[in-house]
Amino acid sequence: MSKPVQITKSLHAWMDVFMHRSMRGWGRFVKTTGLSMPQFSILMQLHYKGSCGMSEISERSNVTAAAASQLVEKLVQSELIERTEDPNDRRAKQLSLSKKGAKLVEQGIEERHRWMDELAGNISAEESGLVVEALEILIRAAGHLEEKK
Amino acid sequence: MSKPVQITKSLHAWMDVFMHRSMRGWGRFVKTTGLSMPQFSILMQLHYKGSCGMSEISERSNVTAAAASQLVEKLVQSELIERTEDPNDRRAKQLSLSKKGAKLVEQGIEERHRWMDELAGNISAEESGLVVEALEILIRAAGHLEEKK
DNA sequence: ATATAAAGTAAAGCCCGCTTAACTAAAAAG
DNA sequence: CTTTTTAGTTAAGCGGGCTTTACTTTATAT
Repeated sequence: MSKPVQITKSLHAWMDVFMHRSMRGWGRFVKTTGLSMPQFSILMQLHYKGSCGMSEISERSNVTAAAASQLVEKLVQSELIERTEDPNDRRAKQLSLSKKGAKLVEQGIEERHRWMDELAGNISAEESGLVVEALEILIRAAGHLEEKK
Repeated sequence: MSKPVQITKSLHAWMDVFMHRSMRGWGRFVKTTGLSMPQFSILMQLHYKGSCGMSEISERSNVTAAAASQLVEKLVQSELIERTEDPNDRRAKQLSLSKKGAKLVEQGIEERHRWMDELAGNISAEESGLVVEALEILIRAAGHLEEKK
């Protein structure tokens, strides 16, 4: 089999295995938090992209400003998000994770990593060097894709 | 850095990149189909696990029989699923993907693979052999995990 | 100074997923 | 043959996400 086909096949196979497993685990975890997916997504957004205003939230979540406002309201009620007035623009709000919110996100990320840890346990010491190298290549390749956009 | 730590870190980093990207793409795709997540999940289930009855659907989806029945009803109305009587047990129904449903699932899988294809384009020929090897190791390791359960 | 635009909120209403409860029909058990 | 269990459906009702419309408040442009 030619190289380009081979790597494509391998990546596809990995994708199938990975998605199947990770999606289910993720959904299960989010359910345990008592939050809905859209709500938890906002927490994740704040974690990865940092504090921001309502407008960014609504854009990134692909919903209207009204919808974002409602979702955020619930998260503020639950004390997972802190909503303060922007001193430079009194119309705007600054949203950020509270300590409680940050903790929950941290738990989510750990949950996502748990399966990877189990996986690592099934990889021999000899293999692991190779896998580490390959993952670094993949991560770098993914980074290049993002840049192009 | 010791090997066990190193591979764990690499797997975590890859997980983060992968999840971020794949989840968003998936949600976006499902939206274009006009179906809800739970509905599309049932189609995926039928694709991966094959034809089955209502009870299996409701168990795997973690919802009551009533909920499963309603979801399936919509998919039957949309002609994505065929629902026939089980000849051996006239209480039971046999659910299977219609041609239309199978096509939609196929599109979904292609969509999931598309990013992998782009990724492959950013990996040099020299690197690709290594990546293929590593992915095979990972897929095998994942398989071993499933067996244990 | 006035008009316009922007950031966010409130309310009404829709659709959807989900549950419980009540029901039908067929199979299995006694 | 009757009783009980199993497979699935139907209907009522709750809660959530989302949209549209209308509104308030603050900033910006003319």
